[in-house]
Amino acid sequence: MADNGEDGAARRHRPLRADAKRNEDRLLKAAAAVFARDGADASVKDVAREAGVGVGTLYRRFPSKELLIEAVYRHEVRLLCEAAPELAASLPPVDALRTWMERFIDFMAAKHGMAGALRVVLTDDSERLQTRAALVQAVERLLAAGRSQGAMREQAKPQDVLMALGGISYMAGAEQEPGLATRLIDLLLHGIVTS
Amino acid sequence: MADNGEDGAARRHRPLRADAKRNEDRLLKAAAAVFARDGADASVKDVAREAGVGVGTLYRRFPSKELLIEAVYRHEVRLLCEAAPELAASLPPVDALRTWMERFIDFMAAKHGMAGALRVVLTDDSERLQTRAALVQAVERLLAAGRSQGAMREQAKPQDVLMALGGISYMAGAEQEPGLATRLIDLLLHGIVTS
DNA sequence: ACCATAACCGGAACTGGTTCCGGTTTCAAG
DNA sequence: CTTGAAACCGGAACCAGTTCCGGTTATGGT
Repeated sequence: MADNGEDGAARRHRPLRADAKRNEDRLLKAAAAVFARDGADASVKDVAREAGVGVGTLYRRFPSKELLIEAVYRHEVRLLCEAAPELAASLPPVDALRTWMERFIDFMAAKHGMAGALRVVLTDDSERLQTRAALVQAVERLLAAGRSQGAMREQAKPQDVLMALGGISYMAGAEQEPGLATRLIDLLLHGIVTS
Repeated sequence: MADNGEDGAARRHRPLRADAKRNEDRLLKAAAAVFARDGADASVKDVAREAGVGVGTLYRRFPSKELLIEAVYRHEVRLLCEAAPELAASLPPVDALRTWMERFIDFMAAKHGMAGALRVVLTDDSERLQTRAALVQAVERLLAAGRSQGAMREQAKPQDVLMALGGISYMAGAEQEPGLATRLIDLLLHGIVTS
């Protein structure tokens, strides 16, 4: 939490001015607290107030609310990604992929309003967003395990699978019926495995 | 265009007052014009001004921007749905389904900001929204054709397929890369057909 | 130590969706 | 024709995200 300093909000070419760095840290801490309390649909003004800075300061550091959300949850997403190799090693490929997908969807569902942020993360390909790369890598790992056993089709690109997961999160987030996400994952999985 | 009077914005139990009906017609015409000119992300205030009414009037008739969009495009969506039986009759089931899906995605892509409206339409199950029922029926028709030849799996429910299409529209709408939608449709199709 | 300036700060202001409410109009019953 | 009230009208007000800009401050060169 509050990040290890190694990547506050993507490395810059020149280091941040001292006051700027301090405010960035405050903002991340405040955002984590406010989102945990009110959900990710809390207002950015609340976050700024909690951090004791103006909204202008928040926006200079995080150009949109989605990118702030991305920064706050970067660490958790990273953990999710790091679980992929273990799953790939301990389960049959299809089960590993399904399990990981379910965890992914559960994570998205847990934070309200996360799906919109995810779309930005998956779409905006500025190199700063290591989160995207980490996700792609995690899926690639799971797909590779399947391909190596001839269990998954070559046409299934990790980027596409991620996009599909993003779409599922978005749609499932609006529906109360809990089974939807599971059924859509089944559909997607069936589209990935070899026939 | 401007609807045939048979369903201005979902039938009510008591008919509309004369002035209300007039304003509803004006609003639909204005919305169609403004959306055609500025895309579906035009502001509702513009629509209200163009119609010569206040935003309050607009909101009494269309409780959210999404529902206004739904009303404006209801007719076009209906036409899309009506094409399903013809496709099912003239093409092999899988080709028919793919063709219809591509048309669907193209339609969604043509109107900017349509995916959000679609989510509301697919999610909100008040009976008023015949659009949802029409879409489900169209997909069901295509799936039934496939099932009858043993070409498609029983597990693929029309509602789920629609939700998946909605997710694809949403994600593809953000990405510039044009191939994405097509690849996701392939993935989905492959999840539907029997292996 | 001083200064020039680039970087930063905060909040007022703007835009867009949505709600609220005081005043008006239609309509049907008497 | 009168009249009471349900339905309707418009826009002011509200809240969200985002942008802008006049004033401030840290920092590297002298």
